[in-house]
Amino acid sequence: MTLSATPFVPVEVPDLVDVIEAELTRAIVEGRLRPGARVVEAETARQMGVSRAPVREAARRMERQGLLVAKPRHGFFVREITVKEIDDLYGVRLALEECAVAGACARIDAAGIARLQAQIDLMCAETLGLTPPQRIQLDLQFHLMLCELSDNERLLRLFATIETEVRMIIALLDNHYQDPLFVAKAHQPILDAIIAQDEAAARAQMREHITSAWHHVRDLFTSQHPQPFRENEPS
Amino acid sequence: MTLSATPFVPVEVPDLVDVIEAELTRAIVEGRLRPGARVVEAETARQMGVSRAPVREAARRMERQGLLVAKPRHGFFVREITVKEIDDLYGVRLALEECAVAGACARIDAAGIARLQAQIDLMCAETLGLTPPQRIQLDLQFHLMLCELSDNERLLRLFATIETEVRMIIALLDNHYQDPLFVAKAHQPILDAIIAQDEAAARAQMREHITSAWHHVRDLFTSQHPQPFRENEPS
DNA sequence: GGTTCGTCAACTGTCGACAGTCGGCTGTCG
DNA sequence: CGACAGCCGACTGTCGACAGTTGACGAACC
Repeated sequence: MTLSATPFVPVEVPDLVDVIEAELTRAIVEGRLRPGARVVEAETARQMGVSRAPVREAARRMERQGLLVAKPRHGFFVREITVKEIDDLYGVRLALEECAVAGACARIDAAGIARLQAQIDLMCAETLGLTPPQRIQLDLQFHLMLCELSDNERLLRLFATIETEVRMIIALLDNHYQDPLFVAKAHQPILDAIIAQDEAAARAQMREHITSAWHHVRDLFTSQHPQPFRENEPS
Repeated sequence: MTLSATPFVPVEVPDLVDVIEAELTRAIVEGRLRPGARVVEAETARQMGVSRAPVREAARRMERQGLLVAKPRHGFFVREITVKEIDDLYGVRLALEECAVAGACARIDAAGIARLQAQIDLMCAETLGLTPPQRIQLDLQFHLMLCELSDNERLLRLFATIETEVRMIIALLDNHYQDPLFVAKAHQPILDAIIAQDEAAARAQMREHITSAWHHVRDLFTSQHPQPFRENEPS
């Protein structure tokens, strides 16, 4: 046996691109950069004290992720959110989460059950003292756990991008109107179905859970973001 | 009414980043760049007659897409394919394609049916004279059509990335052993279920179709790419 | 007054340069 | 002969610079 580990942690050189991307993403999901906002490379670089190159690289990644859109020769813009975007997003989210819960169902063990239950308990206990974004965070962590437990790297990656977008959308909503404790408790039936290893029930519970969130977000969004009047374009 | 269109097409300035990404992607799905291969920025830039900046930006996008992985201070590498990667990929593909076929089922019209049927007919008619990659291309086009018909932009985007990876994997397989005509005809039951607007049946057909491809690819891959011997790491 | 043209500032697309780092090679020493 | 330190080439990370384009503003002209 060798020593359990080397005494030193490898020196980690933070990659500027990663830092910039994280910062830009944070600005978006915290609502400081609203959809449609232009991201001026030079200005962003100046504010962060770096040159434009890493900013552009970070923006390129976020472009592929869908957080930014590039208009050639006009720069990057924060992706605009429409009702259809929300519908598309939640449609995909539903498919992926059903996949995740089914996978988790097949692979669940005692440790996994404990983690999930702890998360639900945490949500129930803490939820009343938290801000809505913090609650959303805990909520999404539960779903992220399911992806982890399903042991599918790609699913996890995809869900991580969806999670970011969900948080971005939430940041656009002024209030949330839902009973936080009710929302927290709503996860229990999903876990119960997983414990019972009843894949069909787990899928059904998840479907209902996501669909409910979908409708809720959709309603809030449509009421708070009336669609801009779209005049008939001359034929 | 104005004239049907302006007489001039807007001058299009091809973005170097797009060109480079397309070229790199082509190199990968055509098997010229094998998984694990290092992509040296300066060399790539030189070969394409450009500077490193746009190469890096293209690579950043492909990194987020999953085609390349970045090892900090060591450059970009073509993503390695393992059996688990294939399983993860097809697991997600299954979820997304079920979603797509369900959506298509709900929104199908005569024109859509015609397009799908034409594609199947094309596959049946042409398949014998084509190379395997060309067959795969036609096949994937059918699935891409379903995503389009489901009218979900995000689903379409996700499937496009999956399609690329499927083609990349196919490029790694020496032979394919399947009766092309049989594969082509296998799409008909899916379309029939869509025409009948029977969502459950459509999902079931799709599930069977994808699962079959999954197993086929998996078997070929495991037989042609034996896992490198992984020695027990000392505890 | 409304339209058209020219000017201009701002910003993107692209490039070459430079410093820092990593891994391999070599030569030396035990 | 093997281990180890030091050197060196290759390549990445980052930067500043320059050219080209775009949209806006304002002047000239019908």
